[in-house]
Parts: sequence; structure tokens; C-alpha cells
Amino acid sequence: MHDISIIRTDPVKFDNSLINRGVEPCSKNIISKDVEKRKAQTLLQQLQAERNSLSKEINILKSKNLDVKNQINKVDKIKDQIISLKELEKILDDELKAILSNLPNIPSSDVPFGKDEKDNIELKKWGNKPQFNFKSKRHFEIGESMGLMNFDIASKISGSRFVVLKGMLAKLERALSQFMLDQHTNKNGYTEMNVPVLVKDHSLFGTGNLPKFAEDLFTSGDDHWLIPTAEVPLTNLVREQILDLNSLPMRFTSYTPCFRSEAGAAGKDTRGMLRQHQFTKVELVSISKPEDSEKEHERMLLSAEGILQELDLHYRVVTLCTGDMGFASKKTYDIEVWLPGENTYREISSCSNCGDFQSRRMNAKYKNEKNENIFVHTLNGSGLAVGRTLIAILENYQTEDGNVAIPKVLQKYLNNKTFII
RNA sequence: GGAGAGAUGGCUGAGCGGUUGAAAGCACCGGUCUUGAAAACCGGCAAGGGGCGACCCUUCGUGAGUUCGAAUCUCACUCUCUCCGCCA
Repeated sequence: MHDISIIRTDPVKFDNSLINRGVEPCSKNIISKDVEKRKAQTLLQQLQAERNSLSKEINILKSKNLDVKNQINKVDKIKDQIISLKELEKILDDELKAILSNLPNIPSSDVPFGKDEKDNIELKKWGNKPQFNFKSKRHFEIGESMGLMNFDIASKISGSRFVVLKGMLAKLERALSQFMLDQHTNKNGYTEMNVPVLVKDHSLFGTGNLPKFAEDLFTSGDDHWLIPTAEVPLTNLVREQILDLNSLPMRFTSYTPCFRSEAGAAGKDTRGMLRQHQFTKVELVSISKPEDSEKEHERMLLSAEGILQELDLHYRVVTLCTGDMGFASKKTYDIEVWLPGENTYREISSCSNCGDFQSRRMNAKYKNEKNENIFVHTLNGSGLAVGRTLIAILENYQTEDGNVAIPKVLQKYLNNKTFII
């Protein structure tokens, strides 16, 4: 949600910054609504003040047993105006909110301009592609031939875009999540949280998933939604609060299942477990002072990268261009892991600085040194998507005989085994 | 699912329909005292918004209603808690 005063101050700049994201200029409409609303509001407040003082007058006259008919008549006349002005103000305010809540965040000035993922900028690469002296297989070929990854039975149970992992692969998934949580809590200073995966719509509004992206989400049938990411409950941990200055930064991590309808992805990545309706993820969320959020963003990226480094998986980091960023983000780094079976880099983490975009929607503030109430900055990142990490291990650690080596750091979570089979 | 209780400022907690935006306490901030600290005493301390401004408006879970006037009365909803039943 945008600060209306910023739009008032420099509407041209506002429009230009959203054009970069493919949004039509709208400040003119916003400002005219805003002016109209404030006009109604000012008039309404004058009438309310008049009513209030007349009511006080009535009280005084009554206590002296004097006649109050005259005053009551006056108030009666004002009342109708107050009611209709209130309605008008509410309509204008609702319209204004509807416009504002559907506008994406403004990109940071250092975000590269671009239309789609082709315009993202590669920031760095780490490690090397593994060399195989045999034809490398894709993750589902490996998993299925092991008999530990079953899409057929999953579709019988739940339909398309689900998977059943068995035995060592199920354990590998568990080992990965445990390893990630241990890294983030022991080395990176995040506090592990166990959070609801069913949330109310105001929480999804807070993070920016609603009202615009309802079709990407699953509902529970009552008035709950299944979270598409733990970013939702973790970020909302600070909603409707004025935080203490020295409680910042806050760093949360959580391992949860995530649910996505993949409405816009029909026919995309249908084979394998790259794109599922349900997957698990270890999420990182930071709540910071505005002046610290850029630094916190870099720190978060390093925390996520650290997982891949420990697993010795080759990856690159890209800065998303204006056209490819998520709705709530002002700057996003994607980490893309190398998948030899797919012969490509695939997103395994996305780290975003949302600035005060989400905190405005959630009403989350802190008291600064001058005792002012300031919206906090919120950041979120995957640390990492567990399913995709499992894919990366299968494809990068595969052996010619159809086995998969277990990365050193995971072995202690898997009874010191060195191979899957 | 059945029965009941409740929702007030950072927290606890008062609040006859009329200077109650809200007592009191705690916490916090400033001051006096003290070599320093504690204690004691004095003072300050909700949020959002409008107006160039003096100021004004809104908010006591949310939304409607009654009234000249609502934290206080009525209705609906949401949420929390207790007991019973069921259950991981």
C-alpha cells in the first residue's frame, strides 16, 4: 500500500516508477479522488464540530432547566448533512483504497529496468557445474527408477501436481529441512517459529496476496486460506503493533508446507516435482528499521546462499528487473541453482525487500529514537525451497549406476549414510 | 456441537447516556534530592486524520441502530476465555 502523501507530492515520479512495472499512470485519478474525499471530510468535520458544541450547549441549558428546542432543531438540520457526507466520504475512501491496494510496490532506484525474466541481471555465480562422463538424468527419472518417487499414486490420491516420496527420499526431504533450520537458527541468528498454515484474509491482504491474487491461492472452504508461503504468517507476526526500538531487527524462520493453485501455469513444468500444488519450504523473514533494510536484504541473501554453499551446489544470483518482480517487492534477488538434468538454472530462492509496503497494509510500526511511530520494513526470502533443493541434489549428486551421493553436511541427519541406496 | 463469561491506552484495570480521550496502578521518559544509585516527591506519557493556522474531527473488538448527545442502551458479526461433549 502506498503512502498517499508521496503521490500528492510528486505524482509524475509516482506514475513513472510504476510504468516500469507495466502499470498505467493512475495518479491523476487517485489525486482527484483524494481531493474530493478531503473536501467532504473537512466539511463533515466542521458539521460534526458544530453538532458537538450544540450538544454541549443543550446539556448546559438542560441542567439549568432552560428550553432547548431551538438547539435541537438546529442539530436536526445538521444531522442529515452529516449522514450524507459520511456516506460520500466512505464511498470515496473505499474507492481510493481499492485503487491503492491493487497497485504494486515501487521498485528501488537500483533495480534494473526490464520487461520479463530475460532482462534480469546476473549478479554472481558460485561454484562449478558438475561434470559427468555419462548422460545425466532428470530428477524424476532418478527418483522413479529408485522406486522412491511416485507421481502415479499421488495423482490417484490428490490429482495432478502432487508427489509421494518414499523411504530415503522422504528422509532426505526431512534431513534437508532440519539442516536448513539448524543453519539459520545456529549460524544466521533467526528464531525458529511454528506458525499456522491456515490464515484469515486480512493476513493475506497484509502481505499483498489479496485482493489481487486470490486465484493463486487455495481456500479451506470456510473463511480460511492455505498459505502459499510462510512469509504470510511470519510477516504478520508484527501486524497491528508498535514495536520497541530495540526489538529490531527481528529475524524469523519457519518450515512449513506451502500451497499454490498454479492457476497461471497450466502446461508448465508438468513433469516431475518442480512445480507442485504443495511443497515445503524453509522461509526467512526479517523486520527491520527502514534505514537498515538494504543491509538486512544482503544479509538475508547470504544466509540463503550459505545453504547451497554448504551443500556444494552450483548456483547464480540474479537481480530481478522491474517487470519480473513480485507485487509487494521493491527489490528482489533470485537464487537459481544449476540443474544438470534440466540443463538449466532454476529458481530455488527469492529474497525480497518489501520496504514499508506490507507494513502499511498490516499497520506495523516501531517507535524510533525521536519517539515517532514509523512503519517498519519487511523482508522475506526462501532459505530454501526444500523440494527444489531435493531435486538439485538428485541431479547434481547422481552417479552413473543410478545412485545418488549424499552431501557431506546431510550425512549426520541420515545415519551417516553416504548414498541414497 | 451444548452452556456461560468477556473484548477499554504498551500492560493491568475503573468507568450513573452529557467537559471521560477516558480514573487508578505498572512500565516508560524528564526533573528534584543523592558522591552515584535506589527510594521518595514533582511533571510528562494513546493512535489516526483534516486545516496555512488558532484549532478541529475520528477511534474504548467490527459494523449498523436509538439519541440533541453513546465506552455506557439495542441488534448483527468477529475474536478470546471457562465448563461439558467429541477428538489429534
